[in-house]
Amino acid sequence: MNISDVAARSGLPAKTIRYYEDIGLIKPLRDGNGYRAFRDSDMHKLAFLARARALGFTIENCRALLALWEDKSRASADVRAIAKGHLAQIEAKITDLIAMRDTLSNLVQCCSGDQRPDCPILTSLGG
Amino acid sequence: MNISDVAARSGLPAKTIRYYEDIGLIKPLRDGNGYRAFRDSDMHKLAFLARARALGFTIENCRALLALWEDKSRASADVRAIAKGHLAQIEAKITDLIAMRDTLSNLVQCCSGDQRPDCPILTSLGG
DNA sequence: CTTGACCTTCCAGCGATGGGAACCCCCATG
DNA sequence: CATGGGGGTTCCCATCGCTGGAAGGTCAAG
Repeated sequence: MNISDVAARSGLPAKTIRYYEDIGLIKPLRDGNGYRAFRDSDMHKLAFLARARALGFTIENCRALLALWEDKSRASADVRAIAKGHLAQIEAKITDLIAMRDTLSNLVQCCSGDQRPDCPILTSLGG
Repeated sequence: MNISDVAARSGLPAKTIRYYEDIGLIKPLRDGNGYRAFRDSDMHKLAFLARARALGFTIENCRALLALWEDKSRASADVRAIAKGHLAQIEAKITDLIAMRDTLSNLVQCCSGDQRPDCPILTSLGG
């Protein structure tokens, strides 16, 4: 399999796949012409990575999860710890964003949004 | 006022304030010794920027908002349009994060988190 | 033989800072 | 007057996870 094949199958851009090799997440073989030759196992790792990234795991978390995935004698507690940590970060971010959204939607509602200069949004930002 | 004064008053790190000058958001004067000399108007702009950034506005949005803030003949519609656009982005991000959180918290709940290797989190990521 | 679609490497940039080096300036103390 | 410490300055590099583009090698079809 060439890179465009795994790109199409994994949904990851070729650039991203090369980057993942750069940082050591995958180690595809090489053909005589220098082209990357992806095995099924590489493809599966990429699919794994795509799903983990879609859940917002950082690359370093993905690296750890991938290692645990490969390790048949892992403890599920280790996986769960990573996921719980990430979940906590997501929840913190949601909390922040909701606070922003509430403030902002209030301001947007208060603003008449016409040709006049009076604007509660600017007033609020101005202090 | 020196930079550490405005940093303390605005809550922004000195580094950030220098950066804001670099990108043209503020234009403090200079003392004879090369030190930045912040006027009250600079301080007010920085406070404005700190609040806008805290609401998640991008720097470019901040630049636009600041210009509108300074323009006494602005139309509040312009301000509102920026805020509404940003609000939409925040809401989109919240939606994404909530989807992640739901999936992830499900997985975390399903995982026993003990010394055994069986792990629904990895199973799910593996496809 | 040429064309065009692949593939390769390498370098640069995004956004919004943060860290740190190397250096200058000012004030207080011994 | 020297010295020390706590300001300030510029400059460059690193972050995170890619993404774009240039310059060039390879391959299959017409």
